[in-house]
Amino acid sequence: MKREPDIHRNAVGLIKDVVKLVGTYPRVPITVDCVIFGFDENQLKVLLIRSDLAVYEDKWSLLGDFAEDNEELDDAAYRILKHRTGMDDVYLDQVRTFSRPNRHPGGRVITVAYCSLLNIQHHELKITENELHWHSYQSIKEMAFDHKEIIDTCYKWLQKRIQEHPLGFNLLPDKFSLRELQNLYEAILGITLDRRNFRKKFASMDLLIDTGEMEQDVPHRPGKLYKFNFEKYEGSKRKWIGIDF
Amino acid sequence: MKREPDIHRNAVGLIKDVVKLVGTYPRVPITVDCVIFGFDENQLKVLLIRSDLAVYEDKWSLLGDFAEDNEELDDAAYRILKHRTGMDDVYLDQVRTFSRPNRHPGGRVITVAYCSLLNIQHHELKITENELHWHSYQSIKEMAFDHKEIIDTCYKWLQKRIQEHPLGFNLLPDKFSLRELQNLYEAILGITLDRRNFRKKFASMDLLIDTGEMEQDVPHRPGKLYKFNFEKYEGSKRKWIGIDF
DNA sequence: GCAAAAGTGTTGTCCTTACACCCATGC
DNA sequence: GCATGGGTGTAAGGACAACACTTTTGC
Repeated sequence: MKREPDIHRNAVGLIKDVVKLVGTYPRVPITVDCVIFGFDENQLKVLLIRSDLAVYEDKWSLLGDFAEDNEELDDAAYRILKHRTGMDDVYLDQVRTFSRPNRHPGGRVITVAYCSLLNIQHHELKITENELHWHSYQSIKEMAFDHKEIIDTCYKWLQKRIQEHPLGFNLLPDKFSLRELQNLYEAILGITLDRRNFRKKFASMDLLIDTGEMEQDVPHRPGKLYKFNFEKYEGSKRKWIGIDF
Repeated sequence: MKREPDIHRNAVGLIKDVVKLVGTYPRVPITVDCVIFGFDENQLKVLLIRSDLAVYEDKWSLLGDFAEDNEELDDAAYRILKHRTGMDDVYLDQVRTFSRPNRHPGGRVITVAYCSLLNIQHHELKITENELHWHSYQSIKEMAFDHKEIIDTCYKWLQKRIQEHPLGFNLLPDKFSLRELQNLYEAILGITLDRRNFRKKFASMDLLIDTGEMEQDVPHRPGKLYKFNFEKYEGSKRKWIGIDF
């Protein structure tokens, strides 16, 4: 840290009044933006609202808010989720901080992006404010602020993360068929997968519980419904070692 | 965003004065902390200084500084590196933002952690200020602020990252032996690797250039010296697909 | 009975692992 | 000549990729 002339130091040159020290730092407004992914109609969806800024009229925006005084940013992200979706048991992870000086038209604002995954069926949107809506990720073009860049960063993060961690189940109902699971992976990774190899892969992991139930009301042979065995997974997290780039 | 009563809105309810809007946000001091890793004596090292706060007398601290007005945080991190090490061509990546309300004794300060890798031989430390020193990562215990947590987060990030990206070369001299490279991986991953398999792995990648030079002044058969082929790697970045958790 | 998706096994290839001996240099 | 680490090959096992047919249901 630079020496500030008005900061008192003790005999060995150490700063005693840390509150005063911090008072000399520039202060910046901090916001949290949540990229909330859902999965429906075999498409990856993102929850967006209309921007309420005139400069971004008709543009879509992430769900965000400023961080309150003394609020941890994780808590702010949960608060935003709770406020917008009514849910508080949602998967959430910090992804990255965006700080380009002119990213906000109202002056310098730093934002911390969080990625959240939620099951669209599990909650009813209260579409009372700002046209809260699910958008297909693929269809999202221009957005307010640098939110397109933020969404793209979170999407790449999700693509990588879903291959190494069992996140995807947060986007599906509690009970799901292998076909739904495969559709999810195919939609997020943007590839097609061999059905037999996909099923073998999950069978060999032995982390799916056969519920004994079957799909209902499908116009073809119904598939089995599974649950993800979170307990077993927690006990057996794999330590992956393998140089590969 | 919440409606602030003193923010002017236009006929359709959109906010016109965004500068005024941003003025209503709480403001927080932001710092950048750099976890600077080096590799020497077959150990992973971290560059630390003595804290200059009296409350942390005799504790070690990361290299950090507050972000200037309108300074992008990446730039702040490069500025800190340049100021402390004199180098400006250093590998640097944002890792995570830390925002626990009481993480700084002087009041609320949010910090963004950056991880940096540099070749210890390539620069001379100007140990004029605050006892700037390299510390073995393994020996680091208690630190000022939440800096131990930050270092541990960056270390885990590095362990993962080094397996998927050719970062490690930033910690080595331009020309290095396969033994040095293997020592680096073993030190960072905390495991031992089979020498033949390690060499075969890198041979099959075909990303090392044989310089034709050999080690000098070693008390055993000298090894070949290699350079990493950054050009070739840039053109062939692997797209990894494989569900595995 | 037909459309549509569920469910299932085998084979070849590639990657990873385990493992032992000779070679070049400094002292 | 001896100590130290450099340099190399092979065989077995495991994971992944490619591929086709039968089964069950709704209509």
